[in-house]
Order: sequence, then structure tokens, then C-alpha cells
Amino acid sequence: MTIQQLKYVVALDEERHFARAAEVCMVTQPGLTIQLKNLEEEIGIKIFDRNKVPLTPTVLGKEIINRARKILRETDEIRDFVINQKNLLEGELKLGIISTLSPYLIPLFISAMKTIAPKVNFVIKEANTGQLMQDVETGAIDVAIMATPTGHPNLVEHAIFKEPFVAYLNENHPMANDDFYELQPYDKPELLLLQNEYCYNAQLLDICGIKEPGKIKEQFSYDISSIETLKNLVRAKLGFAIIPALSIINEKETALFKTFKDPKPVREISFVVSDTFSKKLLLEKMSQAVWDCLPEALKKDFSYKKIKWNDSPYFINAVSKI
Amino acid sequence: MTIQQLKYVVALDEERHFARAAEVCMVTQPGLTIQLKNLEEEIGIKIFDRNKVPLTPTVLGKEIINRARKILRETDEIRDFVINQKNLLEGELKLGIISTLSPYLIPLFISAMKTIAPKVNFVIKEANTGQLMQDVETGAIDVAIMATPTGHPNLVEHAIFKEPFVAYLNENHPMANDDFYELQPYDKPELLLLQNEYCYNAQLLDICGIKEPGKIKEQFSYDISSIETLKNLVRAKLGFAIIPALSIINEKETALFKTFKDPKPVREISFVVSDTFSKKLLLEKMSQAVWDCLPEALKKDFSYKKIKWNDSPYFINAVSKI
DNA sequence: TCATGATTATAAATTTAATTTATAAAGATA
DNA sequence: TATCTTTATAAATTAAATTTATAATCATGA
Repeated sequence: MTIQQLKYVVALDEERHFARAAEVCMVTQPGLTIQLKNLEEEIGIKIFDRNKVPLTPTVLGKEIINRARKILRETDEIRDFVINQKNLLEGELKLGIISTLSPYLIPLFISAMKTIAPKVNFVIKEANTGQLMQDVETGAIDVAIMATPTGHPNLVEHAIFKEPFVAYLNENHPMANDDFYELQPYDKPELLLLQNEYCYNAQLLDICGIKEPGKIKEQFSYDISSIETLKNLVRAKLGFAIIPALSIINEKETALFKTFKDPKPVREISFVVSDTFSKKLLLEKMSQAVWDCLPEALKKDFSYKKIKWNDSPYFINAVSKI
Repeated sequence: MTIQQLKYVVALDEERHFARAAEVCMVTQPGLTIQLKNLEEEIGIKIFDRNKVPLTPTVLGKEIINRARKILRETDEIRDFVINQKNLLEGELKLGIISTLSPYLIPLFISAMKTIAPKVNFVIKEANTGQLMQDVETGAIDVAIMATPTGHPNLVEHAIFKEPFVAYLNENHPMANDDFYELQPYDKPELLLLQNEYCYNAQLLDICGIKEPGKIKEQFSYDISSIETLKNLVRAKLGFAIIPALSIINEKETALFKTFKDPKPVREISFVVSDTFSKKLLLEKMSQAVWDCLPEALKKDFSYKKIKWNDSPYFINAVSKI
């Protein structure tokens, strides 16, 4: 069965005449006759009764013609769908992004998008994970870039990359001269966390295998609201921090940023959209833009351990290769 | 776009590997690669991202893969549908037929069906049109053979043939020696009708252009329940009858049966089924059987005037050629 | 870093299939 | 009976898919 044969069947039903149907299909009559014959032999039934004038579909033939029509419509819809998607590559897109990623990714992302889809205007909002999920659901933003899986049933996640965590030690740390960092029991009470970043903190607690956040170092009297602040606290020898890899790509002095031994703890970064989001080609282009602007090290395969930040039943904690 | 290309796309999504997908499709890897390329160029979008390992569908690609799956499923369903229909060519079928047709058609029909679908057992019920329509709707019978259109929205009609009416004159009739019959005003009061056959009588009144049945000849004191009775009444010179053509095929003495001049009045005989009736192939075979057993004269084109028997809005009184 | 293995892409040759041209057969028409 | 219309068939042609062979790419391990 070929799509062409289905076209012949439908044309023949409309024209009720071999020669005219062939003309409509821009082929000659014997070509159409033979292909109809081939199809009829393949499915094992006569679709048209040639004894009647004008020729008439058989009872079963009518059913097959209807099904053929549907299939042809659907093949056309594939084409139309792609064309429509291309039209959606202009206009405005409201993008939310978690604050522990935003300062490092957004500048690179925006310049990559300028090349890939120059007619799209981005309105960017920085917020925490909970806020972003809510905003996506209400439609306040179109797309969020955040750590996943969310476990939220109405949101669709498109994973883009795995961002490893790195440890930032101060120069007095016992492992300050090692190549890799491995979690030490004495580091746990020193772990610095962020204010108002439940998701991020939960990931760190998971890395450190800490169940009860109460045991960790008390927060300071002011809000630690950014990764940059964390770094400065480490530099002031006030603790030890675990930070995402993209936050060190602009650092000059890299000696005290230690990657973990394999499997490295990572957070999965994804585009999160509502399940009714329709700009799929734009999403694809954005995914491309993020991938293009990533440092090479993050594009390569590596052994990783995906870190969880919630206890959703949808979440599966996995050790695998990208 | 070809069905084969869609198969390749789906196989590739399942295997995520060109060589393995090609193996599944029983082709070589370059063949599959080229066809995927052709399809991607035709619709204008990359379906798979070959940069990732293993290769991954693009966001838009996922959508296309889903649509491809649906189309392939539907093509398979065409095949399955035909196979299922063939299985329905055995078992029992409850067939209803109007009494003005039954004695002439059923014997011929049954012997034709014995060749075409020998494993079908028919349970035949003779009844009037109203009863048959009700029986089809309730499922008491599967198929009815009757005059159409019925105008009933839940019934589906499959026209089989047009049966002309003929006039039966007694030997004293002024046109007894003519080749054709044309309706005469003096015949109207002499027209013989059937008891309990609203539909048949309505057709005769339509032929004769009579609006008010009250004006016609009073019925006799006993029920005239069959065409054969009508014929005998004519032979007894008790009136004039219009009868369906199939009722004279076994008559030896044909001189007093007169066909009408063109356009001949006809009744359209159809299979009538409920709109949920599913044995379409069987219906087709039955249609074939009826056609095969018809006298040649009824298979040929002729100019006709379709006679109505109800005032349904669905009915269109037409003068045309078969 | 160089060779190796795995994977996808490309080129040319081959096979398969669809289509055309030409014509026959069947049926209707005049 | 001849003619016209329509569909079917045969052989030749064209187009397209597929195969074989090989190149290019990229990750991997010595």
C-alpha cells in the first residue's frame, strides 16, 4: 500500500472515471488502473465495481475510500504542521529561569538565539522553581528553564543538558590540593545554603546525604540570595559550598573549584512548558541555542548521578550515562 | 512522503540507531539514511538530532513520529478491516423482505447466494415496509430488502436496482393491443390496491397522480394480500392493476402485461440496514447476488421516473438514468 | 596522539517499481 | 454492423528505491 495508491482511490471516487481521475492525478490512465489493481490485490477486495456505469465503489470500497481520505488528510497535516510551526518563529516569548542558572546561561543563550531565531523577542523573568512552575501553569510565562524532573503532571519537560555540581573549597580545606572532591563528613556542617531556594538546597542535601536540614549550619542573619554570594562566603573562609558548574565558567582562579569523582552529581536542566504549549519548533530552536552555547565539557558524555530535589513519585534517581 | 519513509521514521525512533532500524525494516542502513533525508527535506525539518548519542528525535520530530505512527496504524487497520469482513461471511443473517417482492426475488437470490457466500445461513421474514423498518431499527432483523428511500435518519440504504412497474390489463381494456401502456383517466377508478400495504399503494397513487385515496375504487370485502391475487382479479375482469416487473418473469402469457413509455415509473429496491450494521462485505456479496439473479432487462440503463411512497423531507422525486 | 571501532553519510551500481506508450478488449451507441 | 467510449493489458521507458562499497566523523583506548 502506498500513499500514491490511496490518492488514486480517492480521485477515482471523486471522478468515477479512470481517465479523468488519472488526469486529476497527473498520470496516464493505465498507470492509475494498474495501481488500483495492485492495491485491490494487496488488500484482497474490489474497491470499485467496474460493471456499473459510472463505476461505483463497492460497499467495502466506500469504507476503504473514507479511510484513505483520512490518511491522506493526515499526511497533509504533517506538512501543514511544520509550516505553521515555522510561522511561530517570530513574536514574543516569556521565559522564566531559575536564579542559580540565569546569570551564567542567559547571556550566552540570548546571543545564540539571535543567530538561530532572530525574530523572537524574549521577555525574561528570574524566579525560584516553585514560582516558575506556577507561572508556567497559569500562562504567566511560556517556558521555564529549571532543574527537573518536577513531577508535575500538567507540565512537559524537555531535558537540555546535565549540569554537574562542583565543590568550592577555601584554601585551608584539607582537600584544597586534590584533583577531585569527595564528600567528607566534616564538610556537612559547613555546607552553605541559599535563602528561598528550596529546590537548590534540597539538591545539595541529597548530594550530601543529609535527611534533616536542621542539623546543618545555621543560616546567617542576612539572605544569601545568589551563587556569587556563596562564593564570597567561601572566599571569606566562612564555610564550604557546592555550586553548579556553569557558575565557574568565568572564574580565572579555578584551583579551588573541585569537580566530584564519577559518577558526578548533576542537576538536569530542562525547558518546562505547559502540556498545551504549541510552539514546538521554537522550543527546538531554543534547545539548540542552549546546547550551542554550552562549554564543551558539558556536551560530552560523562558518568553522572542525577540529583533529586523533591520526593515526587514521578522522580527516579538514576545513575547512568548521558 | 511515502508510507515506507514513515515506517523508517518510526523504526528509527524505536531503535535510535540507523543500522539497527534498517535491520528491523529489512533494508540496508544507507537506504534508510537516504529516505529519512528525503523526507526531512520534503517537509523541511530535521526529525532526528544526529549530534546526540544515541540519536534523539527533535521536539518537532516527536510530533511527526506520533503522526507517522497514527498513519501507519490506520493503513494496517485497512488490511485488518478487510480480513475481519471476510470472517463475517459465515454465520446467520436475519433478512426481511417486502411481500410484493419476496416471492419473485427470494428464490433467485437464495440460489445466487449459495455460490457467492455458501456459509451464510439466511433466516427470512416477509413483512410490510413499516414493520421492516422497525425491525431493522430494533435489531430484530439485520437487513431488509425494500423500496427506498425511506427517509429514516438512522437507517442506511444501499440501492441495488430499479424495478419498473408494469400495467396488467384485462382483454377488454381499450389498450389491450398496444405495445406500451400510458395512464388513462378512466383507469383511475379501476385501480386495484393491496390491503395493509401502505407503501405499495402510495407508490401506485403517485404513479396515477391521485392525491386523495378516497376517490379510488372501493376495496373488496376480503383482503387483497398479494400481487398474485391482484393478477387474478384482473383476469376476472374486476379492474386494472399496476404491478412490479419481477412479478411477471414467470408468466407465460405476457401480452396483457404492458410496460410504460419512458420515463418508466420504477421503485428503487435497496438493502436497508441500521447505521451500526458492520457486515459490509456480506452486504456487498448480497448486493452482487441480487444483481446476478436479475433479468437482463433490469440491469440495462433505461429512462425512469422514481416513484415516491412517502412525504419524507429526505425524498427527492427524480427523473434520470440509472 | 594515533590507531581502532562504531556510527552515519555519500557515490555509484543495481534492482525494483511506477509510469508511459501503444493497443486490445469489452460494452454502449448510433 | 460500425463506431465510440471506457477499461485492461503488454512492452518499453523512466524514475525511484535499494544495495554495495567506501568515506567521513567522532569517541575510545592503547
